[in-house]
Amino acid sequence: MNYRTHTCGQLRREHVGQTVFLQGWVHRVRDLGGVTFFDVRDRHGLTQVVVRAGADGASAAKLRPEVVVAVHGYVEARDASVVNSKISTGDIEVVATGVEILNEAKTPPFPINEDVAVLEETRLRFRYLDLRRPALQRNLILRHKVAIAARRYFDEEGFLEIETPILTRSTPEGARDYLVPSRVHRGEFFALPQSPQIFKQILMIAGLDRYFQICRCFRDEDLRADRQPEFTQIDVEVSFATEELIYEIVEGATRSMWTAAGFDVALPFERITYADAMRLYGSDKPDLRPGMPIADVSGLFAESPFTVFRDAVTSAGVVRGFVVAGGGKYSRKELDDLTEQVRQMGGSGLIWTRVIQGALQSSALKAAGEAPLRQAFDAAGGQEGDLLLMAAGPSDKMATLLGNLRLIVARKAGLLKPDEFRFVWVTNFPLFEWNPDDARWDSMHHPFTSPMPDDVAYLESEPGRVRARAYDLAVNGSEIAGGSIRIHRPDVQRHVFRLLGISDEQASARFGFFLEALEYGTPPHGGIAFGLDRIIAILCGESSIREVMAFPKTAQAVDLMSGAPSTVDDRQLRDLHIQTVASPGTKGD
RNA sequence: GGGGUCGUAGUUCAGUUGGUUAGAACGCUGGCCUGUCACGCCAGAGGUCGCGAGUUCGAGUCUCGUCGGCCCCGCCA
Repeated sequence: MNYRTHTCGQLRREHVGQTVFLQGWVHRVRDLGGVTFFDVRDRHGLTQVVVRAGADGASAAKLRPEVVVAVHGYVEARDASVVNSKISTGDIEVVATGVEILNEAKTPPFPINEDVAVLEETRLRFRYLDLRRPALQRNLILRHKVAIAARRYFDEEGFLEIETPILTRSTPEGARDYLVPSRVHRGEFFALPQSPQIFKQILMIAGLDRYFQICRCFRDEDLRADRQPEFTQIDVEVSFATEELIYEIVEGATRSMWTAAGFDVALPFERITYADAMRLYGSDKPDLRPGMPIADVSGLFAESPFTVFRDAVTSAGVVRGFVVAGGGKYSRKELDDLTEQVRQMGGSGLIWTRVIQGALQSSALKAAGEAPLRQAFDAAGGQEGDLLLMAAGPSDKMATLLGNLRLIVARKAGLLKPDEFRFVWVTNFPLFEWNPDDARWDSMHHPFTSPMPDDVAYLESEPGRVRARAYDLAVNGSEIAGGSIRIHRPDVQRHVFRLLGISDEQASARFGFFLEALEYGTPPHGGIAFGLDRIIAILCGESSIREVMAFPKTAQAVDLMSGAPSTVDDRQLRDLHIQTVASPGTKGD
């Protein structure tokens, strides 16, 4: 035998009597003197090995955690009194006839053989050891299963997986590009793709019909728990598509991924317009699990003696709030804490109102009077024992503020169950959003998004009124996919470029090849891209995508294991015609 | 770029108003132990309190700066 006969999670009672050869890492050693037990571990599980006096090979003394061993032996049934029901191989043990140390191991900087919390900095520096622990292995295994399920689904639906370039052309819109200097062309640069957007549209022009790709994308922006500089999308594009066709395809793909992770998904998904999502939930990726829609009660306070509310309404702002079921029992301290959080989010304050045994209590009872507060409480759907939380100010600001407060309260109340999935399509996004810094309109999605046919008339007169044929898929407050029906007519595309402040000359310079391609018979098409890292994090119950990536970077975009990024030889810089202006370790300006 | 938070033994943590030689558990090293499975028992080693200034008779503790991890805002078509 020169390779292992079984994995460490494989042996059962039925193997009793067989001669086996296992290899793996020493998990834990129990040296009783005359007999030594140890567990040998690989990613499949643990198997107990018994080393009795007289076994060949390494002495028990050399067995330490994380040493790599090869075990020759035979499978023996465990006596009923010593069965270990905690491990899958607990009915048996392997009696060693020989144990060979294949490789020594230093004492690890943190325990591999128990699930203890370790500083993330240490985990990232020794990522290979962290990855040896079951928690990350579970996540990566699930990631593999979900990715395979997605591939199988798209294959069965007639999609072709086609690779697109990593070395591409920089386009100034959107996120900052990662640049790669060209050695051959002095002073010129490739950009790493923020997404394969233009390439996949060109594949539609080419007649490939249905494309998908599990692809890496790169954006040089600041990091978050759910944002890394390189991340993975499941990129999809469909010719002759309508919104309904995309929804159908995406819902099927989503179900196949959730099923691979062991969850059921009911189809079709709910839908909400962007305007309603912002109004009712204060978010363009609403978490529908807790209910608690936000109500607008501005009309009740237009002439209120309570100046905070009245002033908000008369200056084109709003008074909005939501009901916390059973929140009437919140203590004064809890209410003060919530008010403080509202202030930290930039709100002027928080007004609470509750009804206890029919009596209305409110922090604005004297200032606003009981009648309008009672009307507001009823209008928001409050019942006996409930709590109404209200804030006043500009509409946009109140939407996001109350949206965030709603999630804080919902989390506090335990209403965000991690294994309850509420999918929702967010539709009817605006095509443009006003950019006050540059005093112009920007694409909300991207400049290739088609306007709604009914709104084309407003492209010139009221760009802010034009809705896009764009859609996002959200689940539990996370955006997990986003896409659109694209512009397939070159004249419309040029028109949109012009509205975005991109002249025909600039458009030709940057996107000339694409505009030209559009003129050679472009089918109507549309698509979407899933954020695979976020999906896996949700399915694993992890709050950061770092926990579902093998080698993530820190918030400062550094790989603590490899030390990237790093300085390079002068020779390399010379080849690339690059001169640096800041010395290593100093911050540029 | 801004705000918050954390940094003490290999790991997880404790450390009083600023006061003697900085502790615990686990891990590690040595010894004992023939049915353990978080084995047990005995003994031992292990610290630039992130780093640098400052205040003070005296700093893990207070101040300032700095480095790093994490979270958030900006940013992310």
